[in-house]
Amino acid sequence: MGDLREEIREKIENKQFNCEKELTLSIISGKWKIVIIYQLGIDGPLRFNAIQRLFPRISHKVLSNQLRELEEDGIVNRQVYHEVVPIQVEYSLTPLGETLLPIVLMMYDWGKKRMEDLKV
Amino acid sequence: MGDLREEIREKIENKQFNCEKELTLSIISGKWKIVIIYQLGIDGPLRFNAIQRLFPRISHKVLSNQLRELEEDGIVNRQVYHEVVPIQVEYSLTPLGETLLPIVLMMYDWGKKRMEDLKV
DNA sequence: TCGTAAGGTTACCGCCAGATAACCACATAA
DNA sequence: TTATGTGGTTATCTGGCGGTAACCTTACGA
Repeated sequence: MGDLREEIREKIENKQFNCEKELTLSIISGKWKIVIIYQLGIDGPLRFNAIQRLFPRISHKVLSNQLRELEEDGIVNRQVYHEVVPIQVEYSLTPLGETLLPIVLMMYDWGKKRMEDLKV
Repeated sequence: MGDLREEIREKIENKQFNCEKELTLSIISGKWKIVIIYQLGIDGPLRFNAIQRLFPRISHKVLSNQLRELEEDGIVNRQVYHEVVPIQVEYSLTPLGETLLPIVLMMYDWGKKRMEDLKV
């Protein structure tokens, strides 16, 4: 069970999930995670500051946090380019992360349709 | 915009969502919402205590809360049977709620598969 | 040598979801 | 008259997420 946050691993071991769905939810829950997954899925690899420019309202610390958690859960890949100066870090979806994309896309479509219905 | 919680309505009006996906996420976020949606989708209408029996760890208050929020968001239908004694209340998915089911099912499948992969 | 850009970490603080537990009304059965 | 089963509400408390802001290292350019 390497590719999971401590927190989630504990929940699994202590059987604190009532259902497997909650594993999924706990991985994508987080104020910015699904938008990050979506952007990485659509735009491909993005650098830290590129993501921040896309979502100006996300704070530095929180973005850093969300990305680390996604990385720990095996959803996002973190590629560091030491040779470049200043150092560059590129984030992309792992193969596992890409399997999450259809869910995020469905959530996008659902939310979009619902939003339209509400505005009529 | 009747079928939405005050809280969510405000977020829409003040454009605090960065993307429509977040509307979806904010509707299904909540420790027990997706399992409730799932059970109502699979088992059909369920009474308050029936749900509680399915998930003994959910507290009375929280279940009541989650159901009310789902109702306010137009996902769950609340049917009261006054003629029966003691009073009976039946919860079921609304048509809108059923459109959410595919997403929940995908989350279920994803979580299940991920869980299996982890246990190998 | 000061500013700026890269990508972080750390400290502190406030708020709210969820946990816990007690309370309500109503009616039936023991 | 007490207990049990409906389906709730209310009060209080706490952990943790996210917000804000400061700090760090490396290196280029003015």
